[in-house]
Amino acid sequence: MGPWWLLHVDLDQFVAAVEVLRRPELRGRPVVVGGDGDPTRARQVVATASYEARAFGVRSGMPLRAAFRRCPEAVFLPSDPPVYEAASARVMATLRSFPVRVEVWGWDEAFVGAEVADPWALAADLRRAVLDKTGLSCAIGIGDNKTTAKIAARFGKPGGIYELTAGNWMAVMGERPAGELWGIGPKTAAKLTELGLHTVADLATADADALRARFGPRQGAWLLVLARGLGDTEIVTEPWIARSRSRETTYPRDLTDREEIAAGVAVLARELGAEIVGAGRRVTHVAVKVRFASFYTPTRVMKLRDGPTTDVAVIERAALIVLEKFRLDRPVRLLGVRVDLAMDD
DNA sequence: TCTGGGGTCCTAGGACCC
DNA sequence: TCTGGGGTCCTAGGACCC
Ligand SMILES: Nc1ccn([C@H]2C[C@H](O)[C@@H](COP(=O)(O)OP(=O)(O)OP(=O)(O)O)O2)c(=O)n1
Ligand SMILES: [Mg+2]
Ligand SMILES: [Mg+2]
Repeated sequence: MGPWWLLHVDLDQFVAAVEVLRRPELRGRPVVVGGDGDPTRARQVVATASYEARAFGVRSGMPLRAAFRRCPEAVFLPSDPPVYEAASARVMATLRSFPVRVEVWGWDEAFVGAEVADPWALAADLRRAVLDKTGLSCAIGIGDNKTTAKIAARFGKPGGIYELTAGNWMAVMGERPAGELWGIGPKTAAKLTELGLHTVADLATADADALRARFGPRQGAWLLVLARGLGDTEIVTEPWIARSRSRETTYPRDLTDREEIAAGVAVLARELGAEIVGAGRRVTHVAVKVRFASFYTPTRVMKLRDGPTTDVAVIERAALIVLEKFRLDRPVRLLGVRVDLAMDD
């Protein structure tokens, strides 16, 4: 036994690695996964790129055509979520086969809590087991809370182990940009810069009142905690219950016809409805999202008046009623439907 | 090179009630 | 009467992450 440690496991180049598993001849080549895999078509982006492709500057979220320009010799593959889901489940099962607490956090990562004397030995064993059982490589961060463990895994990439705790937090992170912290994105980073706060150390020693004035009481306090390398230590092992489910489509060409738009929403609503019924969940709200060609993207939502439903027809009808709230006099590039789910069943 | 799809959580303002 | 707070529900949007 020993103290409690918090580890973060994050798979390397996850969806690209899963593709390489089923096509071993791709190993060592630049691989780009995204959209339908055709890098000449617009309105598609990179889900992930193998490290070989990243060497050419290809990144998640980049338009597929931009990736093609940067790396025409890459192998472009369509995204195949069910296969990634299955691979993810094998990884999580492997982690859970150890005498540890496991909190799944998305497709390709998990927090692991364990009371051990030697967290490095545990991390090495976990890494080895995941590789042996699934063929997938991962990095593991060793920390004293979720903040440190998560960032440690980043330093471990690819395929390594790194330890970040209160002992080395400031030495390692102090001079790095505050935007590298998990939860600080571009907008928050820009606001911090306006306050003259550039590094993690700047933020960690910032005036609490100034932060609260700029960010509000909650976020202001949280930013300080984050920059000091503090964070949650609780591992929730219970399976995650989804709060919502959504389906959206960017069309290859804009829709302009009202009937066509309504038909698109109906299709999405029915697909979603079928999945919900399959999952045995009840729907409380139905939301519709419309992205116009300008990229203006309003959302409208309706709480179901007659209470939670499992009726696909009710969901579809609600989506079409919500669609009425939009002025559809401009070209539409994306339609989406989201359902919020009852949390008490 | 114009900008995917699937999620979560937080905030703010108006309605409505006391 | 010309003036209050507070609480809760509801919707819209922002921000972030994988
Ligand atoms: N904008 C993004 C980011 C990620 N993903 C998907 C594809 C990734 O493979 C997976 C995991 O995300 P990570 O951030 O963990 O990235 P990778 O696992 O691909 O690479 P890394 O080795 O850096 O973790 O999530 C996505 O579809 N779109
Ligand atoms: Mg990963
Ligand atoms: Mg990840």
